[in-house]
Amino acid sequence: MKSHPITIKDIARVLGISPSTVSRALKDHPDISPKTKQLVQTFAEKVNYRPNALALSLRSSKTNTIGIVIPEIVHHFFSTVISGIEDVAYGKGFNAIICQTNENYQREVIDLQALIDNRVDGILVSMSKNTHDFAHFQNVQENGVPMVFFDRICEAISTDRVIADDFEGARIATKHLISKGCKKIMHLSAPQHLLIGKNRKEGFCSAMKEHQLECKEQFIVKCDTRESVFAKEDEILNLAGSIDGIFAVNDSTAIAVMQVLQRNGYNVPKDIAVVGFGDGPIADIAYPPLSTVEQKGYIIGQAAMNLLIGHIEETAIDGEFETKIFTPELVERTSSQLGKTI
Amino acid sequence: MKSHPITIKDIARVLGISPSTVSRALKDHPDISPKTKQLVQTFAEKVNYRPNALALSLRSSKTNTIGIVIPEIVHHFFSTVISGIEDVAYGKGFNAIICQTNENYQREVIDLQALIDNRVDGILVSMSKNTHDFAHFQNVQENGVPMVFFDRICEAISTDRVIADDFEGARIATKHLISKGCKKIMHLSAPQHLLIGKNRKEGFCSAMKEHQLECKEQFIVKCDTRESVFAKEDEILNLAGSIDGIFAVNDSTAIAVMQVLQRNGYNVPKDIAVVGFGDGPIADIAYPPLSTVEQKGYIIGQAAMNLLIGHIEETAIDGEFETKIFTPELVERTSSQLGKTI
DNA sequence: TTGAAAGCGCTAACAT
DNA sequence: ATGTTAGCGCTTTCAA
Repeated sequence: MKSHPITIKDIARVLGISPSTVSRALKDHPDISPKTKQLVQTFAEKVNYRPNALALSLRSSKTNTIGIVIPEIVHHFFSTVISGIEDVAYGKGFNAIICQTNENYQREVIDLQALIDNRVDGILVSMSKNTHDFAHFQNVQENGVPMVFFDRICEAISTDRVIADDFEGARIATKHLISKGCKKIMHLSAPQHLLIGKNRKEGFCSAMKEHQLECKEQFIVKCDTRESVFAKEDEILNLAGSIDGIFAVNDSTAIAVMQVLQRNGYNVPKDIAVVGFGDGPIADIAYPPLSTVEQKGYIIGQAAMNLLIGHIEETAIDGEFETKIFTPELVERTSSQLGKTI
Repeated sequence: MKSHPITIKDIARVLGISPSTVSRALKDHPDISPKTKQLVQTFAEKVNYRPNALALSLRSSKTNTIGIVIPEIVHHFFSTVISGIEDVAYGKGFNAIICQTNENYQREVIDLQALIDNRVDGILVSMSKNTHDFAHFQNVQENGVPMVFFDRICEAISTDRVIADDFEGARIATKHLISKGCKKIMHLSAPQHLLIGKNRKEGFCSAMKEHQLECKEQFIVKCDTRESVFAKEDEILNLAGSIDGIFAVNDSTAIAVMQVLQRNGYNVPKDIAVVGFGDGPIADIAYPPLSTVEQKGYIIGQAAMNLLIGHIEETAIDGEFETKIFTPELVERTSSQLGKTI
């Protein structure tokens, strides 16, 4: 079966005409006589001729392929973004090469170079946590390859960006707790050198202050994973008696803290109301169902791809960059109904 | 910045030597004098020369790219498989083009053709649910492109395959319930025209019969999503009084049925023990934590990619195909501890 | 030790 | 209406 694929030359030889005629006939060029067209097209169909995309790309320096560089694929938010990208890309005839960096800076560098080498038409990037040097991003730009950042953007590089509004999302979550009657709210926070950690904490404080509530450092506990909640169980329980609400930096942390509280005699949401920050389908499954703010991953993916297409097709103005911000949406479930017994 | 990338010709012109010499010097060809090599390599380095992967591919008919065709990216199992594929691929210098079919047969056909057109070195496929015609898979083979199926395999096509052993996984889950003292076990099943539905149900029955327990049709309820559990709530509750265990075809169904039972006064696992079938990180978060059998997505991805590499590099024997089967592993948590109050 | 030429598959300017 | 030629960037045989 390894018989090489049919080429235009093959067709030309068999039909006794020149390759250029075949090429033209195949694309309905007006110069070619209907008879020849018919002949060529029928034959091509019969032998199942398919143009070699590589040859086309080499000639046109257009691959109809874009690259995606992402820290992790196994992550509900990221895979949702990819899905949004894919669907828009598909509609426009683009293929997507996906590179997973595993939060590894070196791999990010290599992946980007590989994409450039493969002459992708554009690149979508969500930066790794461990990236502190940005020369490889500049390199992309110096190679004239359009690039759009999403979610984990790089502030040092001027490009299009698509992000979720973490600050506002945190404000929404916190204000929701306040509206349910919470006055002493604890925040479980992510590291402050990460933008999401910083922005969500600041959003939390902003909402508290807006309602003349205190945003005590003491009530801000650094934990952002299930494991870290269990590790800080004592610290959390020490404070639990003096709070009536918790805003957690993500859903798994929120769910873990509910479990810790429940195990220790607290009732959620009767005694303490809890709100998370959306990173997946787990909120629905939690007990009690978790109120959370949902990040719109699919839409973010679509928006990023659309911005990229703008630059690839040069409908966007070169050198002018846009930042699209999507505000998360409150999904109210049971965990935040302070005072309610379940 | 849109200055075209440096080519070998450019280097040759500047250095006043021929392109072939440059090409050879760059790859340390023994014929070239050390002096010329040094000259060329230093210069290439300086101007940041990068070979055009497209040109290389066209010449060598080797793209170092593989294609992945998958029903859905936003799915813990599939994204885990992709992650396994990616990591092996990366280690061997392959890029991965990912195509999401959204369970759409037409799109599967188009995606496969696009991969062939782009001359990928090999293809990994997990078939869409709606695929009943297999000519497009045959087409891949006729084009001489190595192909490996994973998880959703196509029995009509002879290729390498990598699958999870659903039958055995279901047996393990069921036997676990039996070992906990369950005698009247309900099965929440997926449609029987899907292999996973069929195999898991048969595994269930096999385990029951092995222990001289009845595998009553009446105790087999067709529901395999959260929503379908709620839709069949009445039917399930009608039976709930006469059962002491439930084996659900997947975790989200298992968790939903626990919630339905709990809402209606049943205690899980005291009255009824529940076991799921692993499709994600939700088992840990459920209340009570869900016992389940875990599918080894990452390993399946790695295995599939390794098989594919075998055919790409022709270390595998042409025309001889292998099927790798990975048996899921029981992860015992609280939901299956019949008789235990939580 | 280096260069010239041909070719991977395709297209387009330039003949005819 | 069709053919010839050159070239996209690279490698490799053949010749010098």
